[in-house]
Amino acid sequence: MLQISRKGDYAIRGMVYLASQPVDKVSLLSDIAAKMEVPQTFLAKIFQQFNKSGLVKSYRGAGGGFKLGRPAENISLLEIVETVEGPIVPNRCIMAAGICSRDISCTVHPVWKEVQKSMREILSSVTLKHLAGR
Amino acid sequence: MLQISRKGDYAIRGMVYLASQPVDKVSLLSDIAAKMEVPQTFLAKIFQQFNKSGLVKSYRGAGGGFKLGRPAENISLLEIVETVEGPIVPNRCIMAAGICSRDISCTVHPVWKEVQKSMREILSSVTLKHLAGR
DNA sequence: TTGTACGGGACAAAAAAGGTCTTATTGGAG
DNA sequence: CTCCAATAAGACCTTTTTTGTCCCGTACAA
Repeated sequence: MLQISRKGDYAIRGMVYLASQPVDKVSLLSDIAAKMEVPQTFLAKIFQQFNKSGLVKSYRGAGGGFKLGRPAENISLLEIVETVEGPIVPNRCIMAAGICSRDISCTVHPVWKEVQKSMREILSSVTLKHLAGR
Repeated sequence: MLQISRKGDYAIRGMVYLASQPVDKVSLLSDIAAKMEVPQTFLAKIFQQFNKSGLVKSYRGAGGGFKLGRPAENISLLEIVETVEGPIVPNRCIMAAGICSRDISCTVHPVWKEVQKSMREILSSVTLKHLAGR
């Protein structure tokens, strides 16, 4: 639908929350979920993914939780979105060579390429630092 | 997934086909579907929608078929996409006021607005005339 | 050693995507 | 005026994706 999923939206909310906390503070998932109005178990899955990719760092046991894996100014919206949604490819055609073999449709490829480029530029220019309302 | 659906892709293919035909030629749905590698019955649905919106003009009975409802240079990619996919809104938040009431997330709204604006600008600048390989 | 909190995997309901089928309805040609 | 060609409309269906939930395991701190 040319729209990010709830998962993507929740991911951003969670990361914005972390970015708006004091640096190095470890936040409880339950707190993040409650404050950002996100289903906790769903957010848990998202943050597991982020933990693996290094976007967040997790701590288990009492006093555990999550904090950003890097300084907020080094985490872009693009990275967050692409980590949960996969690469931004506005049309299947431009995903990889050979998928779309029809000559005629190739005239639209450059358009989708341009859309892709523009989106990536915008999203990569915005970091969590910009988004944290502090 | 931040990607147009097959429906949207098929819609574009069908319209590009019509645009690459001689002006005022009425094309058979079966021909369009075959040439553009699109399921015929699915394309039928799409073109019904286009007929209502005026993007194409349909003719029934023997010798019937479809042709563009307007000159190719007056039909933009944006119009085609939005007719089948609905308005381009990269995040639910920016669809309408009040849907997203959380203060914190509002910092990302302007970003999505910008993405939306950029996409619409690109897609509206491309017409079927540009896409018809003639 | 116990309680807290994340990790991981299986599972499942709901929604959307993708497509088919059947029955009109329309219009042209014989 | 009747038959055939072609779209219109709507019901229906299947598959995939989305949007979660649940349970058990594991790590860690007090």
